[in-house]
Order: sequence, then structure tokens, then C-alpha cells
Amino acid sequence: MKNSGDIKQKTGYHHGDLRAQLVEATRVLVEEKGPDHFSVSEAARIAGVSTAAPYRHFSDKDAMLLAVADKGGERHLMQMQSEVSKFPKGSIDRIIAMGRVYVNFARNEPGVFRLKFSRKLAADQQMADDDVRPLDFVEREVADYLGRAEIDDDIRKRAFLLWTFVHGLSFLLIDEKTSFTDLAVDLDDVLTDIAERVMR
Amino acid sequence: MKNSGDIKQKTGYHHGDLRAQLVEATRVLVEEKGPDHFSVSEAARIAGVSTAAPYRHFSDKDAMLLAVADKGGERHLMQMQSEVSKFPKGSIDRIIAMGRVYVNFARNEPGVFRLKFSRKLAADQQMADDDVRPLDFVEREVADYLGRAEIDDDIRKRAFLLWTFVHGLSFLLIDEKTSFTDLAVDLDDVLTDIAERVMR
DNA sequence: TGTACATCAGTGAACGCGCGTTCACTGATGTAC
DNA sequence: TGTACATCAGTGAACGCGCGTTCACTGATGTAC
Repeated sequence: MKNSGDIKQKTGYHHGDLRAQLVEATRVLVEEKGPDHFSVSEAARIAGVSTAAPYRHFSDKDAMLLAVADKGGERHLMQMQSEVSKFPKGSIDRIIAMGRVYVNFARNEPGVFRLKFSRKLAADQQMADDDVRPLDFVEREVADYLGRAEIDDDIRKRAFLLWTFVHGLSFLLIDEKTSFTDLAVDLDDVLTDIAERVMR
Repeated sequence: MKNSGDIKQKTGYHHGDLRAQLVEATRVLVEEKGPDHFSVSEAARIAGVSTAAPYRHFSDKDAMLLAVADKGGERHLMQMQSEVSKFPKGSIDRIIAMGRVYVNFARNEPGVFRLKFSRKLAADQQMADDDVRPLDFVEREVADYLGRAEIDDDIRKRAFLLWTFVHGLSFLLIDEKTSFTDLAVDLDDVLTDIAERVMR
């Protein structure tokens, strides 16, 4: 075997990195059963440890869910940045790209998406670091598109309208209350349409 | 005591009308704890009967939730019709009124609203009778506003945009991810704005 | 009007289940000398 | 380099709990004659 240890493969010992494995197990369960039907016991089972083991790494069940939500928030933001950066600054394509990432995140990770927006994570840690950020992000893009340096009420309102729209679209899709085959359109059509109406 | 019996006060005997009482208890619990934390036992307790009694009226737990969702759908539709009828046919106020009813229903009955749109009630009974109806309703109003008799793809799209928007707004509000005090606006401002942008 | 029987809504006890969390423990690893 | 001790991640058994559902039952009401 090679000399390992450069990538921290054994920080926790005893078990590689149980904490990370538990977070991943939790994430999988949240996707499979939904945030409300996740159980600590089952996550422990998946990670191959006793039901008591998680309590060495998390204070309680909610702390595990919070960890999953936080990692999800990071992924969401990273996808946003990477996708938007493909288009020239100030173009409407960037606005559209943000919407596309938002809706696709919800479609790819509906469990985590629901968790991120569930009520119980309202005033928690999340708010401080992550939850405000995405909307700030949108406001910045809207300001750029309109060629304004300062974020005023008009910009805030437009960003809010965009957010509200993609948020509703996400839920309707993951709850299977609508689909693009129902309508005679696809995601980009709808996003382009709404972006133009809101930015006009 | 008066001669009663004109309003059916004792159709079920033994207990007045246990079925209705159970549906109401279920509704209350869905509001208090959310659709995922409602329990048959607790509903029975509230209605003052044994935990086995509900099974005389419902095949299982889901049937109780379905009953609540159905009644909620009826209330939603009735509110829609009554509010919209206050404004002249073809006016944008009717479009705005629909949105107001939608969002206020969510705010007044967040538990039932969530239940109505939860995934488990997807292809059920609901679809057939209720769930299609609201969108048809919106399409009809959009067509009237635009002065067209027939519902074409353009109308379907506009109705869909309106629906998506109020749906997202509802969730952001009940999940406490935004509030009108955050923005410097109120519900009618936002609804008017979006209605104009979509109908323009 | 009175009686015998059928119906069926509600009972209460029980079932098996999986849960979140705690506890005293064990054993592998890290550290001081 | 070797030993004694401290640390602390993971164990396994147990706790009390509330759940959804079933069961044989009981007793009040409805119905046929």
C-alpha cells in the first residue's frame, strides 16, 4: 500500500471519519424518505456503527439534519457561482442561469432542498452564514444587469420576484403538481420568459 | 329541550357524527404539528373515543389526511370564487384577488396547504376532482382579462406563471424565509406588480 | 304496540415495532517521561 | 526505545414512549313481523 495520509483519511481514527460518513448517510436518508422521516438509528446502521455512536459527534438528531442542510447550502451556492460565471457580466443569461441552478438543485436533491427550507431551520445557524447569501447574490446580479452600482428597493424587489418564482416552480415540480410535459415548454423557456418580464 | 333533528345532528348515532369530528380533529392536528406528525391516536383522543374507533370510518391513516385535504380544497375554491366575484369580469383586480386568496389560504391554514401539495397526495382522488380545477379557474380568468374566448397555449402559460409565483410566495412566507416587513411592500403591492408583468 | 333479531359504531386490551437517548463499559490510540 | 497513563470514539444493552392496526366484544339503535 502507498504512503497515505496526505488527504486526511484518518483524522478520527477508530473509524476513518465517522462524522462525515454519518452526514452522508443522513443526506441519503433525507433524499430517500424526506427530512421528516429520517432516523438517527438508520443512519447509524448505514454507517455500520451502533445507534449510540452518532452522539459522539452530534448533540442530537437535529444537529445531524443541520449539518446536511449546511453542506447542501454550500453546494447550492457553489453551483450558482460556477454556472453564472459562464456568462458575461450584466447579461440576462446570468439571471436565467441562477434560476436554472436553483430549480435543478431542487430537482436533483429534493430532500435536501425541502430540508433547507423547512421551518425548523428558520432562525438557526443557517441564517447567519448561508441563507441570506443567495438572495444577496441575486440582488448583485440584478444590479449588474440594470447597470446600477447600488442595491436599492427596486432591485431588491426584482430579486425577490425572481426568487419567489423559481422557488414556487421548484416546489411544484418536486411535489409533482406540474411538469414541463404538461405545458408545451421547457425549463429555459419559462426562465427566460419570467426573467424578461421581471427585468423589463 | 327543543325538538331537534332538522339539521342532521345525529345521523351516525352513538356519537353524533364521529366522522366529522375526526376530520376536524385531524385538521387541527395537521395545523398544530404538520401533516407528517399527525397521529391517528391523538385525533381519537381529541374526539374522545378509543384509538380503534377511527377505523370504523376510515380505512387507514392516509384516508383521514385525504379527507382533510379534500375539505381544504373545497374551502380554497370557495374562497376563490367568492373573492373574485367582487370585481368586474375581465378586470385585473380579479387576477390579483385570486393570488390574494391563494397566499392567504396558505397563511391561514399552512398545515392544510402543505398537505394539499404534499407529494403523497399526488395521483390520488384529489387530482380528479379538485386539483385540476384551480388552474382551470385561473386560465378562465386570464382568458377573460385578455378578452379571448378560447384557452390557448399563451393563456395556459400566463396562468402557469401566476400560479408558480403565488405558490412560491406562499411557501416562503409560511416557512418564514421572508416576510413583508423585510421588503418595504405589502401583499397587494407584490401581487399587483406580478399580475401586471405577467398579463402585459 | 310489542317482541326477536340484525346491524354496526365504539370499546379496551393487546400486538409488534422502531424510535431518541442514556449509561457504564472497552479498547485502540496518543502522549509524557 | 519502552512503559504508564490519559483520552475518547465506539459498544451493546437498556429505558420509556407513542405509534398504526387488529381483535373479539358490547350495547345502543333500526327493522320485520
